[in-house]
Amino acid sequence: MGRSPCCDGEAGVKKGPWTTEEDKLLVNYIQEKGHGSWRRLPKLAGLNRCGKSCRLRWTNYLRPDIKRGRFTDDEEKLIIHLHSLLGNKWSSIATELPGRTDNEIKNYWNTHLRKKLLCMGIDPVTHRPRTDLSLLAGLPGLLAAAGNFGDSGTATTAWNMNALKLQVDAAKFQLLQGLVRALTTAAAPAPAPGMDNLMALLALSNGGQHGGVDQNMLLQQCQWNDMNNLPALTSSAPTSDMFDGFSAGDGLSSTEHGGHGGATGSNVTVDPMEADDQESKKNGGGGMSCEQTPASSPFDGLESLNLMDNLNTDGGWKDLLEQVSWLNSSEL
DNA sequence: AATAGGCCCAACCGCTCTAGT
DNA sequence: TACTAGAGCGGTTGGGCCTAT
Repeated sequence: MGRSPCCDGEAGVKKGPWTTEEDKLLVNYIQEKGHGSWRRLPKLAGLNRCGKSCRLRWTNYLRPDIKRGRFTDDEEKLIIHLHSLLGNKWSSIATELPGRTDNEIKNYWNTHLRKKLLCMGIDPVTHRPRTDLSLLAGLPGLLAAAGNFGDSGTATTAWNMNALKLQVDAAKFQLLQGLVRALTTAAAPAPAPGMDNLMALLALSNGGQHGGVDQNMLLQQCQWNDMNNLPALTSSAPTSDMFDGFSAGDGLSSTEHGGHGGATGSNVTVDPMEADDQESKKNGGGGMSCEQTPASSPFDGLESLNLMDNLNTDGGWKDLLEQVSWLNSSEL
């Protein structure tokens, strides 16, 4: 059961932008006597405003400890990280950024950071790589660009590299899903150029020599991940170790997290992808981490799947892209 | 110079939460 | 325990500003 707005029934209460005179009255009163009851404050301070409006004006604009000016890179990263943990809990996020108000952070998120993440291929709600199909089309270029990042002397920022990495991961996820769908409908695909990986997967799916991973297993894994909104793939450094320490869960490298990494000490849910990444690093980093999916995943035990290592190279994924495209175009 | 469209952000609205009775 | 007042939160809006045409 909600409450009626505090200003209801208060005829003649001023709304809209505050004047400097009103600001002075409010600041002088609060500095002298504190705000006490916001509802009674306007009358006591000589303001023709509702208490709620006064509170907002004070907390979002007039408070002396408010920091002005554009957000720094560190603040941006912190907001994104906290948002990945807390969601739209702007007031909670604001407590970690001294001098910034929840309203300011919310506005900045909606006008800047949200778009930035979208452009980077990150879903601003889930903080996971976007999985829309448009990413697929750009995969070869992304992989090529990722390859160029071996030159660490360029002006390319870690931020951009992380963005690229996420896009690559998202595209890989799409590829694997497409491949599994193709596998589950393909009777006997004819040979096509660069079919090594696909044929290996098919061999596996037919009861194969690599440990008996079958089509149903692959399909179950995709369905399981769909249900849990989890990409099947996590970090899988395509070419260079420049991505080491990268956490696909929130778009920031773990080194950039500084003291804010993870959900330590809070009651928020640990991002499973971040957990995956940490586990992956423990194991030497790189490579796909299907084996690190939670215990209920039907994909457990895939660590013996050499194919995954094969895919985890530039050429492997490029080949796979061609194969999936070929399968799709063949309408198998 | 005029204007249309987009962007940004302060402020508002409606709801939930919490403390007091 | 139920109810109410007040505070706080998140979503949305509207108007000023900027830029492109």
